[in-house]
Amino acid sequence: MKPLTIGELSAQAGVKIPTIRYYESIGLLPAPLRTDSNRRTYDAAAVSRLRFIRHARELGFEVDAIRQLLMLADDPAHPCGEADALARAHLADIESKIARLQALRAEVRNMVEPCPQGQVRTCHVIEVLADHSHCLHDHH
Amino acid sequence: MKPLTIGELSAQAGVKIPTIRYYESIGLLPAPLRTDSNRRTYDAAAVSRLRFIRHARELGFEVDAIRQLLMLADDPAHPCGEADALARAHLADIESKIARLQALRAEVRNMVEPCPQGQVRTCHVIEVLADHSHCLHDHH
DNA sequence: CTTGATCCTCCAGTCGCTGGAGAATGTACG
DNA sequence: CGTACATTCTCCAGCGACTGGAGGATCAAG
Ligand SMILES: [Zn+2]
Ligand SMILES: [Zn+2]
Ligand SMILES: [Zn+2]
Ligand SMILES: [Zn+2]
Repeated sequence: MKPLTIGELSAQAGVKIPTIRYYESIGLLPAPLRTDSNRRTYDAAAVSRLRFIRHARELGFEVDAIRQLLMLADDPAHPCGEADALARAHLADIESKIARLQALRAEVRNMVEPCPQGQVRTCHVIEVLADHSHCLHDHH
Repeated sequence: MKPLTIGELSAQAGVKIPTIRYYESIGLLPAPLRTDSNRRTYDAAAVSRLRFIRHARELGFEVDAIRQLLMLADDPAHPCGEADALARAHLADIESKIARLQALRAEVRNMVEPCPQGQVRTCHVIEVLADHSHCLHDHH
């Protein structure tokens, strides 16, 4: 019932005030009504929407994907294939990032573990960085 | 012997020309000598240095860490504990990123797999995004 | 009425590049 | 020697997703 200030919205959704204004500026949150003194006023729907955005961000969705997901969420009769496709694309993205990081982990372990811990002259970390042929795989 | 142009350095190190200039501007590459007509000229040491930087970037090191690694590499008599510590810190960073991504992967799989594939009204993807209590874990 | 909290707009910075504009110079060919 | 094209120069703006500060207006409590 009672409209919320941006500070209350921020507290209820767990999103910082500048971030809320940023979301508005990029069209992720609709521009809310203002008081006579130009302050933003929000309702309960804004809280849900902002929580949705925050949750999707926490789960790693990009803002463009969230924009699409919000449009879909606003249209309950729409077939859900598009939402699922967005989620699956995100899943694939996560998986490729994991694969890349696992490869990096192997390379960095291979740099640091065999180091004889003497001078830089014989440091395996420096040696590997200076010459890719010491690497396990091609990570170009 | 013969000095290289920035284009030749770019080709030999596999780093784009604007990136080379950017590295110079942030002090990662020293400012090279110039010709009478103000063009940069490089020597073989610049190729090694730039390859080192490129390799470290490919392995995910941040520019600040690379700056430290380059200073260490320039000082062969220095004990190598600092270089190893930088690499180990990077390894820890990679591992925490992997852990976070694995958690995200589990959550996103849990969003997309049980979806009955009907309308948005009953889409599990949208449902989970709207309500964190459907999630497997706390990923806040 | 005063104090302090909250809000407003605008702008700059983060990181690691990337690319464009517009001008100057280098190189190759006829 | 002239002309065309490639390369380089500097400067500046943009990416994504915020974050924070300056400087000013307004609100709520005592
Ligand atoms: Zn070492
Ligand atoms: Zn390598
Ligand atoms: Zn669905
Ligand atoms: Zn969740």
